Amino acid sequence: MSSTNTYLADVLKSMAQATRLKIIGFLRDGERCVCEIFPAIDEEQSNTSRHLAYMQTHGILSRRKEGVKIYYAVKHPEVFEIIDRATAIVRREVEVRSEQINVAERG
Amino acid sequence: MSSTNTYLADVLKSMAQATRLKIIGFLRDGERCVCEIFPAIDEEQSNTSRHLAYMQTHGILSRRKEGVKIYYAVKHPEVFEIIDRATAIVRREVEVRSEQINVAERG
DNA sequence: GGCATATATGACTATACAGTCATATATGCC
DNA sequence: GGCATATATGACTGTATAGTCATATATGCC
Repeated sequence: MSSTNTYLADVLKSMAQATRLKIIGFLRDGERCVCEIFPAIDEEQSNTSRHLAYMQTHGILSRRKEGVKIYYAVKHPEVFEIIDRATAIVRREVEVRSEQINVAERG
Repeated sequence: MSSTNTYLADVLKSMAQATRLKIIGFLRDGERCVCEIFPAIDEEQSNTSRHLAYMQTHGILSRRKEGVKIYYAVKHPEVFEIIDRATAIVRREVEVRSEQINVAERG
């Protein structure tokens, strides 16, 4: 189904961005509030807030209010599994490409 | 590392798009040429070609020339694993949301 | 060479998104 | 109420991307 692909694309898009990957990486250790997240990833508060809202809207983060603070957490373990597998792909690709460069340098 | 996140984002972006997901889905059965792919997914030849080039450049598809035909294939099994896990997330989210709608309807 | 088929690409439009700055809103505390 | 802290959002700019149409390029065959 095409509509399924749209949702699927949305979920993947929620991870397919460098700043969001930084956030997700920081959330590996569990729930954190915005005030902890944005200094940790070295991004503007407003930008961080937008990305958090984006990921929450697309269903990969949970959001919990406690007083003034808002705590976000990664909602599905699959998120980390996906990133780990994508990391494996990147590693393999980097390997192959550096080998190609070596071959090219040797002539 | 931030540069790692950029590559990681690129790999994930290569899957995070409805048309590309259709292509990848069709390539589950193995290598296919462009002339088989674009009618199967019901997209323009030019658009399909662009997406194939995009995915190949970003390292998730392989490309093989045989006469006039160009055969593409998914290069890493992790691509399918990633999509399966993202699908699991979507299913769970759809479930939760439809439950919320039911609760809301009951008042 | 000339033609048919397969694939890629230039040029364009429309849209989405990231990031920034300034500001609004919400909560807790005095 | 007034103030400080935490978070969200409006408005904007710049950039990337999807899709389309027309056309270029490559290959095989006659």
